[in-house]
Amino acid sequence: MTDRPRRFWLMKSEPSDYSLDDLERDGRTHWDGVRNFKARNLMKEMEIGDGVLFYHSMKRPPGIAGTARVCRTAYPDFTQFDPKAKYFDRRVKPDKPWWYMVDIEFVSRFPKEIPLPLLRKMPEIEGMALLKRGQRLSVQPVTEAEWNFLVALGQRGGDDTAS
DNA sequence: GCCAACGTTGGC
DNA sequence: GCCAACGTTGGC
Repeated sequence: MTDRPRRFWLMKSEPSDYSLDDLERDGRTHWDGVRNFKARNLMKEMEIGDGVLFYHSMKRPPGIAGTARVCRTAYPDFTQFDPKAKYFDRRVKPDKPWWYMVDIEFVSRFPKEIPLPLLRKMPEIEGMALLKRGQRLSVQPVTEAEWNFLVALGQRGGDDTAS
């Protein structure tokens, strides 16, 4: 048993909807509401222990707030069946779910969020999916090199001049 | 199967 | 609020 994650991901959330602070308070949560096939397929690849960069979108500036860990592999997102739920999907038959979610648990909050404009200046993560033009996926794969760099950067408070 | 129209995402 | 990029829908 190692605490070293095997694979790495980035997951976006609007903090007004669900923030890293909320996750820290709750300890863990189910990641419901993903309604994009690519993002769903990526979640189905996740394994327990995988590392997650928690990204706050739709704020100024957006940024990476901290890290989480996958603690339950993909299972049907129950909100797709609930007519009163925000993410209800009328096309889905009860016996054939379309949408899945995973559970994640809180791991760490960076002293300061790493803002998107700073990420764009970092040659180490050039080519990162998040920085690609028109990138909208709410779940993205992250390489091990990107993970290592960003976690180290985040832990020292986004200070890109430190050694 | 093509593709125009429409809806959503999400940075700015 | 604007708008670019992308995904989805639906007519044909």
